[in-house]
Amino acid sequence: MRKILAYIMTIVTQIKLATEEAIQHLFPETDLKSATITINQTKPEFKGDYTVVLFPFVKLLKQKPDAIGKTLGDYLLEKTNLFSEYGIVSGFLNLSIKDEYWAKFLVNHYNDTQYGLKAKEDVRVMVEYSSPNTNKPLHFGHLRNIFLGFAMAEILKANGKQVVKGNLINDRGIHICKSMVAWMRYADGATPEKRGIKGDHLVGDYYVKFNDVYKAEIAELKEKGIDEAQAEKEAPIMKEAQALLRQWEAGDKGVRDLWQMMNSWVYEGFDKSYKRLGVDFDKVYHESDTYLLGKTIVEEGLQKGVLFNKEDGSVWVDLTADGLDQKLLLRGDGTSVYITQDLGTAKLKYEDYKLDQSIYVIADEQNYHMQVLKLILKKLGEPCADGIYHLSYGMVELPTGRMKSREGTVVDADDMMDEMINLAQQQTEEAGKTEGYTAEELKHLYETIGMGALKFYLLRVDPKKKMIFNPQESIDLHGFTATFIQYAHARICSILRKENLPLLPDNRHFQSFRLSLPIATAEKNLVLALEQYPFILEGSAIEYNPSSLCNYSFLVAQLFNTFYDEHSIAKAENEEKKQLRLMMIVMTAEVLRNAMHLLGIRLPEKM
RNA sequence: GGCCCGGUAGCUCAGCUGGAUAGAGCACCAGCCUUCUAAGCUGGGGGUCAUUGGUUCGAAUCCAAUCCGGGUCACCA
Repeated sequence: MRKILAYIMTIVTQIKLATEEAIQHLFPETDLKSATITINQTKPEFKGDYTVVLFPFVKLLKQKPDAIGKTLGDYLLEKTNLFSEYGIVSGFLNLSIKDEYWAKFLVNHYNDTQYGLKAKEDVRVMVEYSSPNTNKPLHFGHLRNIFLGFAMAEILKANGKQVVKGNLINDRGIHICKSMVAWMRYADGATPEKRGIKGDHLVGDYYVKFNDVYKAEIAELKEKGIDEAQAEKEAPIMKEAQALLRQWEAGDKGVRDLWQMMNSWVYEGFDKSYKRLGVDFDKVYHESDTYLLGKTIVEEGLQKGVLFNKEDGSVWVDLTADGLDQKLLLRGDGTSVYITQDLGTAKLKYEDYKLDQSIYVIADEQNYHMQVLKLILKKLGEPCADGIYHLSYGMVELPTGRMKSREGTVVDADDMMDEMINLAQQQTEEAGKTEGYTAEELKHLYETIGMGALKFYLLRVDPKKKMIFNPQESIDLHGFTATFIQYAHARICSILRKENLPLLPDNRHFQSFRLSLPIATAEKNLVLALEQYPFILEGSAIEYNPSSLCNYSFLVAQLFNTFYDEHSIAKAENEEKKQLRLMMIVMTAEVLRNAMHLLGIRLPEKM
């Protein structure tokens, strides 16, 4: 309990409260809102750790900023035990935190595996991510989705939420029928085993084949003088696919069997990819099970008068009052459209798990769709509506534009993983760092480095921004990368090994520690950053933004590297400094492991 | 055209609930390995924060307009 309280009281919060209290005490007649108090980290060119901005008080207190600063600084120094000194530079009160505070902070938290984590609360959240179609293998764009979803789920867990990782597989529809047609026409009974490739790739190959043939057939029809739109409708292979879809909907045994077989190939392939990606799901929904849902909701909506019929019997909702359009919910023949099943699935999820929140990780091309979905559910009075949150992310594009699986201009996810792992191997060998490992350990190391780099690359950018990936330029392993963070971690582990200490040494090792010497700048910068971790972790959950953990972890690794370069740990000036620094690096490694773990990135002990 | 999102160094991006001289990485230049892992560290050059106006003691950050780029507005999913 004590520890949890300590987390909440970050140093910034303490300064804020102390300042508020001080102002109220010094100027009892003023009406101060705590929101006007701004605490920043002091700029490196000035002395101090944290800074109170004085300008907001000027009008309120009718005094010059520097005068307020002096009164405030004197008071804070005298009445609290936090500060060693203060300085005032043109409207900014720069406070120096006592070294004892940082020492105590380290002693309390250096080996705390729960540092930054929040107590469990009864808030249930589903994060739906990945949600692939079963007609083609995963590509680079899916990877952004998958990493984001996984990371977001883990971050929410760390913030105390009960999280269900969900996957809604789009296993039915015209797209899979296209692969099926092409397979029937051209595969000659090919299976993943016979062809020696992953099932998702096999099925994807026939999807591409379909489109090649389709194009050729359209060209042929056009030569016969049929116009393009007509040719697109009449191409035999397309008609076959549509016929197949009708047979599927009618429950035709043969079609269903083929469908089942090809989907099972895809699932085997996906499972291999997911496993390699290190992601998992607690609940998998299939659209073949859920696509008929939602009709009852629509019926109820009609009865309530929220929805209306058109002459042909189709059902619509009018969203023009909300600045949107009219939207079709059921076709004239009574069949559902995309959004109908989403209405049903939203309700299903809600009822399955009593969700407080339902997060959809979906690309930003569906912003409108998700807005409409939430609005309709709200109009229908469905309780699941309020919890819906669209975690929208920008699409991954190539320098030549969007990836198109129909045209085969996609960067395949499995290939990308192979390439990254190869790159890790190549660079490790070039650096001559392969000594002292078994072949098995090396393989594992290359995977840790390669997959780490890939994940970090896709997670380090603000989700809502689109990204352009140039396949010609391989993903870097220097600078702002997972490798950089992994390297800092490996260095720390190396030091601990040489000191015969475990990764998380217990308090016995530091019992004699007493602070008597001042904490150096490079030391303090690192400790200051470590103290901010709970705040960063909380922020990444509130903002639904894993990239803040990337930025933060990189900063910590950078501060560690500077510190490491400047101060020896093994050969510290004396035992006190050695113990202080050991606690610092133990905590640094633990915070980095914790943060990276939430992103699905492993940190090796040696590299 | 309506609605939504983006525009910060040559490139990729932080910073955006307003605070000090706008920061990283890559690339480029110059240094640093008899000392805990040089996948590292230190320093340097490089900016009209798209433009214009407004609010404010103070604007990359908030507001408005404009320009550029993207998305979307299907009885597709």
